[in-house]
Amino acid sequence: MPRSETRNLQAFLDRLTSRSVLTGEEQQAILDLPTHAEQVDANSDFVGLGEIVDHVSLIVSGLVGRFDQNSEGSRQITAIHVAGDMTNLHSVVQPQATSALQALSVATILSIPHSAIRAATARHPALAEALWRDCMVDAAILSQWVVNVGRCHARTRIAHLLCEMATRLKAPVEREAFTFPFLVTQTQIADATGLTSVHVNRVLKVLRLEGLVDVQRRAVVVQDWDGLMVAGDFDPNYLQMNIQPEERLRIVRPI
Amino acid sequence: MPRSETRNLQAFLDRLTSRSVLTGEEQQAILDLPTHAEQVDANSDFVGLGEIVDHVSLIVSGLVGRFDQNSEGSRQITAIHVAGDMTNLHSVVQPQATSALQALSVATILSIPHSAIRAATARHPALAEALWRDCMVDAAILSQWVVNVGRCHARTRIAHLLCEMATRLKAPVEREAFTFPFLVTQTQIADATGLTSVHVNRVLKVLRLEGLVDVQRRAVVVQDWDGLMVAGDFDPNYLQMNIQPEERLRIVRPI
DNA sequence: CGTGACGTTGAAGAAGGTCAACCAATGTGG
DNA sequence: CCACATTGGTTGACCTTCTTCAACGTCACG
Repeated sequence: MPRSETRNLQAFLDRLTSRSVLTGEEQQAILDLPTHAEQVDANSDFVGLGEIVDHVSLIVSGLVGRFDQNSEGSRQITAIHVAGDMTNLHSVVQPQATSALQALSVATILSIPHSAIRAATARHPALAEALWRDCMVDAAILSQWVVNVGRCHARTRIAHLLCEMATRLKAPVEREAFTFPFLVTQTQIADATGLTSVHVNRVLKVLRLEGLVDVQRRAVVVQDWDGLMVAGDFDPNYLQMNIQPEERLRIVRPI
Repeated sequence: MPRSETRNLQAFLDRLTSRSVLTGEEQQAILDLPTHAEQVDANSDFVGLGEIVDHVSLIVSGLVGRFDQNSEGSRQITAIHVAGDMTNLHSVVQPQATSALQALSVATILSIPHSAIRAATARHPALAEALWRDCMVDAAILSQWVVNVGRCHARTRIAHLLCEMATRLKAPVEREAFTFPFLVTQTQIADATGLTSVHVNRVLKVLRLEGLVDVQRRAVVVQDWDGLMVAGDFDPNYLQMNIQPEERLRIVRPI
């Protein structure tokens, strides 16, 4: 396997070990997974609604959205995945896709066959546990998304989304000012927040004039992180991203 | 163990086997789980936000809501659980609660220690898989909830919620008219749909005048199921409730 | 240099929220 | 068995937020 792909699996492994305790052997089983790299164009579905898949997709670079829609055709993004995320880990236990997966910008993804994941989890139950746990973090994010869309005004929703993305993309967060790449259109922000692109545009203008954040074509310029967190009513706890080593979990055969 | 509690576990086992293939031995392991029954008053939290739990809660009767809230204190229900549901199965791999659990009406729940679940899954990996799969169905429901709240008008949201509940409560669905018990207040419907109780009241009146459904104190009277499904843009597929035996899954050590 | 995708802005209107009053059902203590 | 309190449902008037529609601007790229 080319070294670059091992590095990509390392990113995923780091994600797992940030929350779960794995032995060296178990970690190696992740790194040994067979992969197949693929380039996906912006706005192109790589998993269609209802499709039965036989592999999971690990994002190496770019952004991927999970799309649902109602019968009138209005689209709603129910999750945004970033590099290091397994976009459809749940497909291991539920191969029929309940949502479409689409690249928001050009993305590189690694396909990993279900069969390889299954073989690894059969040999190492702790891996199944770690994967299950990772799925539950996605569910916690989804739950927060419901609160955001259901109970917040446009300004809060958008600020919250930007805070979440800055955090998950591991932006160099500083209290003063910093920048992070976030290549999405205002229409995509609208689809994620349950708004119209017109209103997103107006709210982004407000956030800019307030001196909080400037969302540009190729990047987001955060001018006042603390202010943005307040505006977005953001508490990063639910992302479970900074778990201390002694708090990481393992319920299967404790070491 | 009293026979009644075995019956309750049977309801949960039926839920699992409706989607996953389990051997007789594995099924018996579920029925053998130790339980402890408990009565919970309406509007009382039995799991608080951030609390670390050491047991899961199986609903025997009543309704339970999963509550989140933003810092302004407005509440959002992110899930409604019915009899036979394990309200916090995810706590097995993630013991710290990211949402509070509250009974919407008087409820009876069975507590099952994590340790017992862990012992069962350690002996029977297929059980871990079945539980994981069950968690993913909850996630699919949550995803649909985002679409509902993010992209639908009040009338559609409420109709959708009523359709979902009728289906999950296994109401005797008929095209003509039928009734099912659904003891929630209009404020609780508002918390679930991201609306205010005043607006819920007005929309329920509209649905009643349209001859679709009459939401009363103790029950919901559906007058036109087909019409209600159209109004709610409801497609029951995502609930994964009628899976044919040959489509049920087992990836661990196929029988 | 034209074309298409995306961003920006204004005007008008609809959906839903807020506030406030009142009603109906249920439960409790005297 | 009644007075009263409490909870939840109902309605109206008014206001805010967001959508809709439509036009125009701007940037990147072949």
